[in-house]
Amino acid sequence: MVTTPTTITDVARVAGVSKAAVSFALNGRPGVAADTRERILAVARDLGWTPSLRGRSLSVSRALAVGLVIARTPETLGADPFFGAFISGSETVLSERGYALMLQVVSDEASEHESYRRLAANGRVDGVFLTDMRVDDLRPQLLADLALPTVVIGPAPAGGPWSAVGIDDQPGIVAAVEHLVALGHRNIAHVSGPTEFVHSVSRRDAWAVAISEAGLLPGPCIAADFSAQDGANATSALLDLAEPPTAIVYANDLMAIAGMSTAIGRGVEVPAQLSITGFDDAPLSAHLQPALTTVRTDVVGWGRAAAIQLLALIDQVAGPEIDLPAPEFVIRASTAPPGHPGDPGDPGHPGHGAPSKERRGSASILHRKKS
Amino acid sequence: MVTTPTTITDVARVAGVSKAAVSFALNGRPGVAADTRERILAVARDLGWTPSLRGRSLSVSRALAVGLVIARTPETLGADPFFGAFISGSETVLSERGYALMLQVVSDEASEHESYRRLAANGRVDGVFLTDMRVDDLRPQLLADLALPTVVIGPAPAGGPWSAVGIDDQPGIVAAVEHLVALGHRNIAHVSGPTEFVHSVSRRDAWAVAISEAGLLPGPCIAADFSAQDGANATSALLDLAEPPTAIVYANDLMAIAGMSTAIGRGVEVPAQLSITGFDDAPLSAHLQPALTTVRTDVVGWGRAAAIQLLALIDQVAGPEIDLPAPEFVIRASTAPPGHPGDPGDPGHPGHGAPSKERRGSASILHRKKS
DNA sequence: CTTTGGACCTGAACCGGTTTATATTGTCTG
DNA sequence: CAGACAATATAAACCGGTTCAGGTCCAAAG
Repeated sequence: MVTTPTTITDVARVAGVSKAAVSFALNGRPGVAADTRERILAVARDLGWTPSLRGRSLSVSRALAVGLVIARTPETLGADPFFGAFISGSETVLSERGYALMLQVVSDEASEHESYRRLAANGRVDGVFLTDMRVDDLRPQLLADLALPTVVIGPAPAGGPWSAVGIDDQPGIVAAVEHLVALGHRNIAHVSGPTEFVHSVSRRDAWAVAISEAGLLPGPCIAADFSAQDGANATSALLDLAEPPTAIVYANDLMAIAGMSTAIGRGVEVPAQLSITGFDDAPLSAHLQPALTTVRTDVVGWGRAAAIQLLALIDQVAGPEIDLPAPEFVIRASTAPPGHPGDPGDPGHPGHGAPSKERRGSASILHRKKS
Repeated sequence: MVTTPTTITDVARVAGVSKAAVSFALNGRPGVAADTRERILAVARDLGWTPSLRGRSLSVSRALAVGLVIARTPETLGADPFFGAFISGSETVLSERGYALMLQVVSDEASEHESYRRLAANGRVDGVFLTDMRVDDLRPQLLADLALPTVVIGPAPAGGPWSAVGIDDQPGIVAAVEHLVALGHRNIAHVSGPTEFVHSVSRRDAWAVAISEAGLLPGPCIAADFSAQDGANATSALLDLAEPPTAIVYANDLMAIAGMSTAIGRGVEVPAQLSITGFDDAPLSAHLQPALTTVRTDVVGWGRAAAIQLLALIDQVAGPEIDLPAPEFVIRASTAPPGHPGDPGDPGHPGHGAPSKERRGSASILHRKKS
């Protein structure tokens, strides 16, 4: 018995009414008596009928789907915990409203634009998310030209009425710097992401400002590409300096972890001789040796908020003001007071890069803005 | 100037032909003279017309999209390099054929089934990928009932004419075990994934068989859940044994890395006292201290192959036989001959968990089946 | 010169819904 | 009791394509 697809006509015939009545009944519109509505819905249920999205989307001129185009290589995509969480979050909202997510992964910027054009021309989506914003990004304008509702994930770009929903990542970086300063560090370096990305610049600026506000001079800053390889390279470069930093603030966890390993590989003890902070709180970060002090953002909630915003934009409704929780700064074991190499300091530490359980146990979590 | 959507009727009017002629011309069907075709296409180009997918998909009863439903928590999703790579690979094939990928992320198995039902009922997709196969998985049957073409990612499940495309992961595990045996290990443990997944079982079996074939007795085996936390726990349990293993084969990199950190945190030197192998070759794995010996599979190519297979299935065409490259076993620095704790062995190693550059430099890569 | 056949093209039906304009009720008012 | 009106239901148009059953026209065959 092959399942013949049931259509609205079948339901109408069985219920003894017109197609229009079925449509009205289903969509809760007036013009159909209560008992008739009941009967129609009962028939629909019996027949297991769900309105075809194809027919529906043609007549309402809606795709009932939104798009997310990611311009990343498979490696950077796989290493970044962001997208999985973001998609999970947005899905909860989208599926509830009958929307679906179209995902496109492209390699370069040109095919990204092409991707958007196609999505728009085909009418495959009613709106899109825009991630990885670059400074002087051309995509908002492109999407405005294509008349495709867009929600920017991150800080709103200047020069336009763009809709954006973002978690301000600066407080997280500021907290990291303040934490390091409080521990006694005076030479705090930064390994940033590519300066073409606004979130790279934002984090770098937060680092610089926080250091200045502490009355210190900014340490060295190296732009990397968020990859493990580049994080390792940047770390080597920093440690090769005449006056190597005693602490490094990384723009993401992946680089921080690679950097930490590089340092350890060079015989630099972490955190005894070098403190390290990351950003993202990757699933692995809590389970490293030493566990990584980092910044955690509620990406799932972020995805949820972005989806709500996008659907509101599509419906031409004023979106609700959504308050996203500020990033949490999570203190673990990769940060400690600076120690001079060969210093007898750091007693109770059984040498040799294997911190005692006491140290690990002492890691605490500081919830910012959460009580 | 708002872009009024151009329709096939506009093109027909301007070109002075019927809608049918435009459709024929566009789809390269016979029944339209060469010069007429040219003229129609020229008009279409001038007007910037792309056929609407909504109209098209309604009339051809095709969604021109395929689905991927992932039942994972945001954390496990973010930590797994698989999906990013798989999606990248499949996208290259799909977009070329005008198909798009609908992604759904759900939390539990029940909503996963619900998800498939909805995709099918709505006619949103023409076929789906099925990942994370479980033993006695109910989904193939469900999808068969829904008449939704399906390609299983991984080994074909028994009891049905299911279409599957998978990379056999056993050779990778076997290579790992053989490598460890060759190094002199006699007590080789395994930390597997949940035994409900076929790939967990497959890797566990490969481990057991390879050990038996080496004439050894299988070491202890602990089932974990692929997460860092569980990897760490399992490792602690193994190291607490009366006769702790000298080597551990992990079912994925995430657990291996967490396990390695746990060992180091307990003062167990890796690889001097404990050898470790992973599976996946996560972007981070090459940049750890020590760098992780692991198994790499061409997931991007896998995604490409799966997409080709699925499109063939949808078109009711015999899919081409696709040969996927066997997994590569990548030897890095986390494996070494077993050393007895307190043994004077392993000279040239400057103690204390900081292997020399020489050791790291000696890591080599073994390409299986690649010359 | 008529018939046949093929190449080219068109009108109309169709996919499965939504929506508008209209018809058919029954009830209430004057 | 006629007329107005609201409530309910329906027929038909429409969204933007594809496709099939003809219809023209012209050249070749009989």
